[in-house]
Amino acid sequence: MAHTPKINDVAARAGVTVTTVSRFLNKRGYMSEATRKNIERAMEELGYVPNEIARSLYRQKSNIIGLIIPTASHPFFGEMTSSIEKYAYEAGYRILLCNSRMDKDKERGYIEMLRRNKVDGIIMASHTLEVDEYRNLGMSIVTMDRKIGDNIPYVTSDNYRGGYLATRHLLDRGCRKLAYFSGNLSLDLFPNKRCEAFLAETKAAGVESIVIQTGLDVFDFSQYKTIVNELFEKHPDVDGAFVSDIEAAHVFQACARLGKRVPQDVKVVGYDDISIASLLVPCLTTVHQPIDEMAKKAVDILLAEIAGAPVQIANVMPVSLVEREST
Amino acid sequence: MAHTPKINDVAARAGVTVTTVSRFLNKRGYMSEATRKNIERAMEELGYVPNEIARSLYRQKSNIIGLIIPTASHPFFGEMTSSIEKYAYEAGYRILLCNSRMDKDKERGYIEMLRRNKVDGIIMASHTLEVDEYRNLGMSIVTMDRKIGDNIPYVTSDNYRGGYLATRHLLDRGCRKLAYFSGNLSLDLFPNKRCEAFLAETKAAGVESIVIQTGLDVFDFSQYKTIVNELFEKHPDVDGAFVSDIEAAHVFQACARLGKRVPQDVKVVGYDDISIASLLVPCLTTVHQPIDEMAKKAVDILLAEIAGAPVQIANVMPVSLVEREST
DNA sequence: TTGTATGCGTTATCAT
DNA sequence: ATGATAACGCATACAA
Repeated sequence: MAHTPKINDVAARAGVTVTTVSRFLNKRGYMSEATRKNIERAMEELGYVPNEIARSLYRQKSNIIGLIIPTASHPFFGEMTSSIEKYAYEAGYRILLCNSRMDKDKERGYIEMLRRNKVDGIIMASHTLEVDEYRNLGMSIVTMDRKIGDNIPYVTSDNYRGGYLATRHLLDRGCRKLAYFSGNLSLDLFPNKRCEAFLAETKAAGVESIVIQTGLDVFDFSQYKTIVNELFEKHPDVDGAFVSDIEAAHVFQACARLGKRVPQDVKVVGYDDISIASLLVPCLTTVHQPIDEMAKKAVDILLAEIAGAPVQIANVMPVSLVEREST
Repeated sequence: MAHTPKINDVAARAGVTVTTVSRFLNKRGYMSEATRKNIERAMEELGYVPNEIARSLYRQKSNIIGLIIPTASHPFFGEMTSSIEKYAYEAGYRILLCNSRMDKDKERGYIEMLRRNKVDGIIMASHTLEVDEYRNLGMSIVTMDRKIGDNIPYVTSDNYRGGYLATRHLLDRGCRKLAYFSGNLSLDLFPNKRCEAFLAETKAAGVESIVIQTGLDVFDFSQYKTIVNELFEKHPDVDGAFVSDIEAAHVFQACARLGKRVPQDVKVVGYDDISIASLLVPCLTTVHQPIDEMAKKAVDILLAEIAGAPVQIANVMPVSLVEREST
């Protein structure tokens, strides 16, 4: 925090008092054209910029939003972060970024830190804590992909529908043995609904299904390799997989190693539709999640909450199946 | 900014004054065990957390670092952001995230915003402005991959060496016509040194070389598609490419469409070694850039600068060639 | 139309 | 060992 001129200096140089300068800054009330010019010139000459910390203290409002994600290194969260930042900035808010790395203590620490820093609200996209730990936070909050309370708004995609579309598609393409990778099923996240749909549809179709629980570490890609290899070792006859986009890349690799062709021998449907989905060879058929719209919705909802306006609690965004080359 | 108890409330409840509570908070001087207990209990009961905004105002120090990147949606910057945040947080600093999206005005706006918010320093990884615009910012700053002044520290990887390793490798593998994708060569970024090495080595080997300038929009992946297609249209006999990891994925796709096999017909070396490099089929041979170490270095340097300690201006991190399946 | 004085929550300097 | 008070930079009642 280098030494910078303050409102007082501007006032002195412009031959007025701080009040007038402040009114100029906040465009309140009227003032003579002459003083306006004077103030503008003084600011220019001094290179004055208002101190937002002082303003925040006075206004009891920081115009900062805390964003808690597992890690920005995961493309899904990277894309989401980028969009959230964009919409927040457009609305005059900045983003304080927190990577929980799926660590309970870190997440707790971040929440406390955000309270100390008086952020106006939190967008929570990392979920390692039990729901009751989020209660009585005394802050505006919106979650992504998880419901943590009846009054806390959440944004998610229509995971059941996505699971349905993906599974049906695989079935329609003639698959007879399907695999699904789930995250932690114990945490009651909305993405688990994909699994429900997967199970329901495979059962209805009388097709064998395999559900594999992956670990929590979304940022540890290396675990996927062993999981995928195990899958094909135990079930060499799997001919279809419904997994996240990143996992799909791993499935592609395993298939390549095992001499299985995609889509001829194994068909793969992803979920997310992050950029790399269309960058793989073959191009990945996947369930498109409207990441940018979800980000916008999360920001809109949070800002409404902050403003004390009523908000919709459930915000389930539509998904669609993007058919490409992997099926 | 919800209503929260302040130091006054704690003091009242503990039967002391704000001074004592403040001393407790900052662990300065001694106090009786009894009052210490009282204060602890009062804080506990009130759920008190100190207001960092007020602290920042008084201390003239925000403990916040501004990070300007093109976009977190690009995996390279996503990974870098994740690491930077990690090291900053460990040192007691938070990250205010700014995605410039390669927009001059946005970048300028962000710099001003960071000044207003009194961040203690800036890590600049987006470069759309001319170097003189960064002068007299009056803030601690460290750049990634670009030198903007003799006294402003920068962190980069050994791009020339990387370019050398990649080109030599391609040559050693027998390639006779090499393509290279460069970013904007006019901006004098360190990554341009890859191009220099590429040109020098191909020339020395008497091998034909093609340099293609891509646009500025690192986040607009779609442009790559047309560029790659054009390349193979004009030069069907290209048998080697040295490009960024993301571009490599596009090259793979083009090859697949054109029936060219990687690595038999076309060999590809990437640069960055982001996660997806090892997720492609075939696995990408690439120049490993130590992203995490670079992030750590950038944070360390910036904090030293903030502390007024002398810092090394040039910080060029070593690279290595990771041979995988694409060559 | 412009100025004076007070408070936002905290810390540090002086007292006691 | 603890208390009173003046900053930190700004914005707003209230005066003038």
